[in-house]
Amino acid sequence: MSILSKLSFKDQAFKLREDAILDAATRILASKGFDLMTMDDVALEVGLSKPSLYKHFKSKDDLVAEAMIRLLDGAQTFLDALPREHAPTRKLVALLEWAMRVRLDGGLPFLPSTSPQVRDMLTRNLRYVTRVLKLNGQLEKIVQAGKKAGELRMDLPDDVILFSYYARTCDPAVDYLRLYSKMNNDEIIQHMLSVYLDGVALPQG
Amino acid sequence: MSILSKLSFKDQAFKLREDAILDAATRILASKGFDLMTMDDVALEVGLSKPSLYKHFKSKDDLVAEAMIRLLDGAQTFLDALPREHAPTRKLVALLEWAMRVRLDGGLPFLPSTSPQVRDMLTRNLRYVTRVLKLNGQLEKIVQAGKKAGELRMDLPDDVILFSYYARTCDPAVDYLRLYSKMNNDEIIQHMLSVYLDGVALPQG
DNA sequence: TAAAAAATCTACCACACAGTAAACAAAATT
DNA sequence: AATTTTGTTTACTGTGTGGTAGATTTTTTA
Repeated sequence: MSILSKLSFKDQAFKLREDAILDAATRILASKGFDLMTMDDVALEVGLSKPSLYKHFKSKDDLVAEAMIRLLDGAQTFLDALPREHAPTRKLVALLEWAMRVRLDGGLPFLPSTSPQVRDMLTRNLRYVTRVLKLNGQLEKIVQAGKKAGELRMDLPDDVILFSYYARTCDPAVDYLRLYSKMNNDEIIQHMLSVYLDGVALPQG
Repeated sequence: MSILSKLSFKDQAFKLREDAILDAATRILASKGFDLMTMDDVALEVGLSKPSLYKHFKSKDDLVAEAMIRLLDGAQTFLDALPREHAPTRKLVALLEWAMRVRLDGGLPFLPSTSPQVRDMLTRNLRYVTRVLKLNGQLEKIVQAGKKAGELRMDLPDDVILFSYYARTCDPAVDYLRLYSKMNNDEIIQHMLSVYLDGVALPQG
C-alpha cells in the first residue's frame, strides 16, 4: 500500500466522519433549531466526544454553516442536473419540490429565517455567501426567462417572485400542515406549489 | 381622594409600566429575536432594573407570551371592528395588511415561526392558546364564506388557505424586500398580498 | 416629622454551554 | 519491541444569563 493511497484512505475516513457529524447536526438543527442545539448533543448523536468535533469544525457557527453549505451544494447539483430544455417554471417547480421534500424528510429548510443571529452568522461566512449568490444569480435568470416565456406575471418585480420563492422553502405552513392535517407529504407539496403559482383566490371570469 | 380612586390610580400606573415593558420587549424581540433578547436588555430599554420586571412577569417566557397575547388581542380588536358587510376576502386582506404593517413598523410577526422552543413555550400558555383558537375559528369561518361566495378556490382545503395565510404574516420575503429592494412599505404589502391571492404564475388563456 | 409600608435596586447565585488543556490510547514508523 | 505520531477523551475554565435575597430608597400614613 503506497503512501498516497494510505493518505487518501485516511482522508476518506476523515471525510466520512465529517459527513456523519454534519448529518447529526442537520437532524438536530431541523428538530430543535440552532439555539437549542448544543455541541454535546451533536457529539452524543454521532458517537464522538466534543473535542473531536472541534478537529473538524472550529466552532458551532462553523459547523452549522457547513451544514447549510452542504444543503446549498445539493440544491446546486440538483439544478445543474435538470434538462436544459425544461421550461423555466418547470425548473423552478422542480427545485422547490426538491427543497420541500428534503425538509419533510427531516432535513434543513433552505432559508434560515429562524433568527437574526443565524442569518448574520451565515452572511459572515464567505463560502456560504458565495454559493447563495451563485444560486441566486441562476434563479434570477430563470425567473426572467419565465417572464419572457409568458409563464410568470410581468407585473411582479423579479425580487418579489424570487424572495417569495425562497420563503416557500422554509414556509411554516408546511410544518403546520404536517402537524395538523391528515395530508401526506406529496399532497402537502402539491398544495404549497399550487398556492405559490396560482394563489388562493379564484380567478374571476 | 377616596381609597378606591387611589387604588385605581395605582393600578393605572402599574398597567402603564407593564405596557412600557411589553413595548420594550416587543421592540427587542422584533430586532434580535427570542434567544438574543436578555432580561437585562429589556430592563435597560425600559429604564427599570431587572428585579422590577419580575414584579410584573414571572419569567422571560411569561413576558414574551404576554407580548404575543397583546398582539393577538390587537388583531382580534381589528377584526371585530371591520364592517360586517365586507366580503370575506376583503376582511382577510384587511387583517393581513394590518399584520404586515405592524411588523414593518417594528412590531412582532404574528406567528413565532422562529424556533421550535418558542412555539412550544407558547403552546404551553393557556391564555395564548385560547386566543389563537378563537381567532383561528373566526378566520376559518371567513375562509369558508369566501369559498361559498366564489372568491376563494374550492379545490384548496381550508387548512391550506389558512396556514398559508398565517405564514404570510411572518413571511421572510417581507424582510428581504425591505432590506434589498427599493420598495416602500406600501408597495411591499401590495405585492405580498397580490402573490398570496393570485400567485406568481400568469393565468393562461 | 416619625414610623410603617411599598417599591426598587445592588449584588449575588446557579446553571448551561462553548471551547480547551492535558492525560491517555492507538497506530505508524524505526 | 521501542519510539514517535496521531487521534480521542476526561475533566476543566470562562462567560453569559435567568432568576433572587436582602439592602435601600421612596411613598404613605399618623
